[in-house]
Amino acid sequence: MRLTRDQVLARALDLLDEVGIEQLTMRRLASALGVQNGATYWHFASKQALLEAMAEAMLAGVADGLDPVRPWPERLAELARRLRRALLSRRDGARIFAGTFFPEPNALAYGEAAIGILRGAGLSARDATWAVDTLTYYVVGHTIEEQAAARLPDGGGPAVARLAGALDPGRHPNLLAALDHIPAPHPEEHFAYGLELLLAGLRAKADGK
Amino acid sequence: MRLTRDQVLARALDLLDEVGIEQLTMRRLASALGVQNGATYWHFASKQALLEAMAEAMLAGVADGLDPVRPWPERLAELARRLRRALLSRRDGARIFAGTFFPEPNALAYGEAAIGILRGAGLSARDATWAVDTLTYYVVGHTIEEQAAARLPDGGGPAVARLAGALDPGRHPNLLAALDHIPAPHPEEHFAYGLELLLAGLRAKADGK
DNA sequence: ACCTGAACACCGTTCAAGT
DNA sequence: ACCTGAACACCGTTCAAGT
Repeated sequence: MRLTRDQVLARALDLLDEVGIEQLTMRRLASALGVQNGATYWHFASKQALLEAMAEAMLAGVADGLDPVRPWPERLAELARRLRRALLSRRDGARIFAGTFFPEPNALAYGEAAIGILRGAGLSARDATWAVDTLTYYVVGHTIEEQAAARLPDGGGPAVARLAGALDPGRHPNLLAALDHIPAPHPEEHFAYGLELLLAGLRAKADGK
Repeated sequence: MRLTRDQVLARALDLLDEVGIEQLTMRRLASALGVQNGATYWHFASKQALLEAMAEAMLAGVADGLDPVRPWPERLAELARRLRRALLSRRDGARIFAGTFFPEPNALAYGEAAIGILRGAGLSARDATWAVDTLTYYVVGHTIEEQAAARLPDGGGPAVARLAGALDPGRHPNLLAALDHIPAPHPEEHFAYGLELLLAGLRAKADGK
């Protein structure tokens, strides 16, 4: 039976979970589909086009059914948590998302909802847009690190040991004090902390106008 | 004359400026140095090791001589601006930095200074560490986008047009209102806005304790 | 319409052998 | 100590030709 675009996309997402972004090649995908190298290029013009479609697929429903009666900071926090969860739904999902640019429906729905929430809170179109950019950099940056840390050998122990070994008590007292708080073991709390920081800043902006 | 490690590194940074991260290959670097493919591997164990050294080189002096008498929000803002400038100093500098993990001296000095400033403001070691993570995700995320936007054809006009074409006035009223505020033309203001947002959040945290 | 087969123009990395 | 020459094991992409 012939392939469909959706079958190629679904296989690509499963292959991503299996092997990660680094090993996700058009040749391995073709092999997983049982076709020759060139075959996938009939369904997607390029690897980049496939990656865009994968990112878009991960974002399905990210902005759907946000409760309109809750206060705006809660709605925005919910949207940020949903974006994080969408990116976490696939291995290296955050890196896939970060590498795409094209305005697809689900990505647009996220931006539309986020900007709408902040304009509703009283921010200008400019401030709302730039604040959403800030929030999105945070969610994506955090989630990239989170997914990278989750793949570190032995729960990140060797990496922390390497960092500890590079520290000099005289030069790096603050980093030494911070060693207990390396994010890897507490991604949920770590994410919530930065999100709350941004919301505190936004509340100050919204109240000040 | 034989190559030194520093010569390889300097050539790699210049080649990065010339061709960008996508075209920066070990083969082109060897060719630019007038040696065979394998030669650079005597000086750097892998491409990744070279990229780490490049990131570290860009961060030279990033935390030096911060005025200790200025208020902590100004010191932290200054440090964030310096990190951005360091990443902007080379084409795709932010992407190079984002791809590295090893604790080298200049990167450590940045983290040490940033955490120190926030602990001095009264934050716990945990809060200071996580807040610096948030700030750093922001600076890096912003600068990656900024450098990508700067390389877009025709000042990003076609990309904005493509976005505009994907918008539906009924579905995307807020994105339409936001179209005038696409970051590309105003990176300085855009960066300052998000930075101020984070500082407002941090002031609230610092005052609240 | 959809895929094969084969090629093109590359990659990072390794390593025996040279100097 | 430092580099050459050559190979190994891959890449993304294209496209005439098949069905």
